[in-house]
Amino acid sequence: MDYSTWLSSASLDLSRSNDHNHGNGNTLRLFDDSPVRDGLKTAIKVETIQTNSNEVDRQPLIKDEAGVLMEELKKANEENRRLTEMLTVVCENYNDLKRQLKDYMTKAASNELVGNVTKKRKIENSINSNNNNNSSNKIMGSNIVESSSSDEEDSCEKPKEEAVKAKITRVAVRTEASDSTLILKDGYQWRKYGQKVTRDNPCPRAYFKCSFAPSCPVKKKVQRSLEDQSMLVAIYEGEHNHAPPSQQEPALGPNRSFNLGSVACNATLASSGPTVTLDLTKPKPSTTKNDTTPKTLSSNNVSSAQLLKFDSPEFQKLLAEQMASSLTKDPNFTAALAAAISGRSAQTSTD
DNA sequence: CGCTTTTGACCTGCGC
DNA sequence: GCGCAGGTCAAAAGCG
Repeated sequence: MDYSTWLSSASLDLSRSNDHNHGNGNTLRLFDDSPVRDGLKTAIKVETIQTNSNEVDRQPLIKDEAGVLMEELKKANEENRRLTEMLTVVCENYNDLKRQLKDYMTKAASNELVGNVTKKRKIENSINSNNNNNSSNKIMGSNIVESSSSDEEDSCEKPKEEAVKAKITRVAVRTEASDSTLILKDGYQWRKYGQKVTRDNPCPRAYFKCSFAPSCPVKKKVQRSLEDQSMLVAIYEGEHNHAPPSQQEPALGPNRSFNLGSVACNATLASSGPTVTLDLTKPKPSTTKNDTTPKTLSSNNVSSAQLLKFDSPEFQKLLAEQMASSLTKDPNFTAALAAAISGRSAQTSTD
């Protein structure tokens, strides 16, 4: 799948940042209604410059002003070009990783046909090594995690029931680093039945079973990320055979929709969805006081055992928000924006 | 008292 | 066959 489809929704509207300029009629507005895939063709619209026809002697001043605006237009275009290049690099990295994933899956499938070597530990090792590779390709912030499903491997030779049983989903949740508990509230009821320190991670791994329905086969493993101790990584195995205990609570498990702040996200993570990273440490400013739901959701590519799909509208919307968020967090971008605004403000204040 | 959590022991599968 | 590591069991402890 080409990234252009989900990029198309990532338009930016920066016009509100300049609202304070509207009073005097000299408004510099940054907007972008065109699809981002065309190169973030941010346009500078110079609105009507009100002139007093009686003040003919001010015309040289207006010419100067037009020159300044043209200069700003050039700067904005330059900034736009840089952003476009950044975006291109990001997308190229994404496609590159996706290509690597496909190669890996092709190899894994062929290995399975030859030697039937789909052993659990091997798969996990592959996933881990893949994760390590991907960790060096971090883009758009630190929210990169993988999700995986072994459906693809299982589909060849294993019995159907086993394939269902092996349905695996990974969800990473960012929590406070000081929070040492391995409790991940996802709307379901879990009973902890074990804890183990694994070899590759000094942080203990907790084992949970779904206790809401006695017959529910779903298990989950929760462990802190080796690279980022503030990240809780939950691995869900199987599918719930019952409805979520409460519709009010967010459910992060397989095939469940959940809320991210004010944004609802329907993530079919188990079989085809991308990995989701949730940031619980930074509540949205506009959310209610009781709202402790995650703020950010980022997607990425890093699945070692599945193809990714970004075609859900909700996910595209979230991606757009994430991209906008990343842009606004970029010091270069904000500096350029501030310069443009302050330059405009300074200009109008001299009038 | 009943449910949940903790934790050491045990089981199972893989690599050598 | 043996050792290792991950996963599970189950008794004990904790808690409301």
